[in-house]
Amino acid sequence: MDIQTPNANSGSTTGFIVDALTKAIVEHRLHPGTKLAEQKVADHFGVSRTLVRQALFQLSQNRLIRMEPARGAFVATPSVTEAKQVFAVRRMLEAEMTRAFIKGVTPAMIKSLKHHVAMEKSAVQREDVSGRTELLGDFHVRMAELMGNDVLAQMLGDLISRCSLITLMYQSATAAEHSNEEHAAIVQALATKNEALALKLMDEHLQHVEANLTFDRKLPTNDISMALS
Amino acid sequence: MDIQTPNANSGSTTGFIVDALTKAIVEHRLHPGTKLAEQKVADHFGVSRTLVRQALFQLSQNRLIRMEPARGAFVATPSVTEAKQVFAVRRMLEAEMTRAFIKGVTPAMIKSLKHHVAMEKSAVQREDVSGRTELLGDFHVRMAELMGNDVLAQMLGDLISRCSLITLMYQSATAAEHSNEEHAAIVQALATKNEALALKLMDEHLQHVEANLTFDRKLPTNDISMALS
DNA sequence: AGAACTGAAAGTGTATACACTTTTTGGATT
DNA sequence: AATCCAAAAAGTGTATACACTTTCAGTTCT
Repeated sequence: MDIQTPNANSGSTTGFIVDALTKAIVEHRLHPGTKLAEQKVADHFGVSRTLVRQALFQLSQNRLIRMEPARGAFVATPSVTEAKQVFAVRRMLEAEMTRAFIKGVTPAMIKSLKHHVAMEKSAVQREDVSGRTELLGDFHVRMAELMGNDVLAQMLGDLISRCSLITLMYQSATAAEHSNEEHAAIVQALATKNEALALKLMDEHLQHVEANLTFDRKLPTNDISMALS
Repeated sequence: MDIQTPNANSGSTTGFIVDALTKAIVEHRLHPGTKLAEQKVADHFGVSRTLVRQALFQLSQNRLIRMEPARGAFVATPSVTEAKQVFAVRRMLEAEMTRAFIKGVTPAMIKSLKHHVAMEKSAVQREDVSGRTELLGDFHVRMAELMGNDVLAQMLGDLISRCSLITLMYQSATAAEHSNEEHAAIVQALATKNEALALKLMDEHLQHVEANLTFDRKLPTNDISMALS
């Protein structure tokens, strides 16, 4: 069992910077709206602006930052309507995924999901905030992977990281525990091939996650070095 | 009514290059496997390698090209299994989209779709290969846009351009005409809010498109300037 | 005091330079 | 003739330089 790096980009230098910034944004050390000045970031990582620019471009395509021409890069501040749209797409995609999953389910797949849910539970119990948020999102990606559809898995991963700025940031401990229990219930429905139940549980689960969003606006950090520690 | 640029990237210089290369790849002037040497592309556009690199990075994230470390960028050669996965995701997403569309359908939306189908038909009739392939793909994106979900629209756009390398490249004139007729039938089902029929037609339509794929392997172009004309 | 200007400072956008890697080429060897 | 090797050519990866834009502070004017 290998520990999965955030995006498996860590091979190249640029990828390393992308991962580090992604982690900092998702873990809320860099607040929405914070400006990411190229030279400051470059100094922090000890590289030239060239590599930082590449990383920032990549992040802007992931919608984690927003780039304004001649003004620079800022940590994204996703709007409420965008968040709702992302969740609408997730509901669509995951409803169909659940149907397809049940059609081809095997005991091994169920076992793998159960194992994942157990890891989630452990992370929730030891209050590992960063770990639990990652694992809770990965549950859905794992389902796609188990179906053998990498394209679907990657697409769900993108969607999840895209709303992670919203969900993960504002997800409370009780909400996390709740999610974990819902995942367990979904796995149970999948195991018994109860399609109607699985669909209902999945839909409710996504609605709960969405309902738990709170749209507090926090102030930007201006000390990048500190945020990246 | 404004003509839509390929990806609306044309604002920046980099975006212009991305669009030009995307068009060349999708229209099959640059064959899968062709190497895109940075300096050659730069010379052709009259810019420095810096901008070309940015463009290539962006294209690699769209999966239109593949970048190998220290070896360069090559036009992507998507595998058959990847194509099947992309289509599986499209079927999932568009099935749910069709359901949602019918729930909120208005006469104006139907009118807009009918207009789109008419434009498709005209492109098919005058054998405008480049125009018809773009329009046929855009039908699905337009549905998402009409629903007011930009995230969904963009995601479908990505998926479609991702399999465009396969579908559009190998789609024959008769297949294009067929697609156009199926679109018209789908619109009709949507107009009468016949969900079951619309779902059936959409699913069959996507299966037809997928079935029409032929996996000839063409040889790479080595004259980039000529391909970009 | 507050609004409008001006010049310096900071920052982005693009080009170029240079180190290092891969590919090619032209023998030399078997 | 085919294989192997080495040096040159081509190409990628990163840093730096410089022009142009935005931002901001200090100053002047009303």
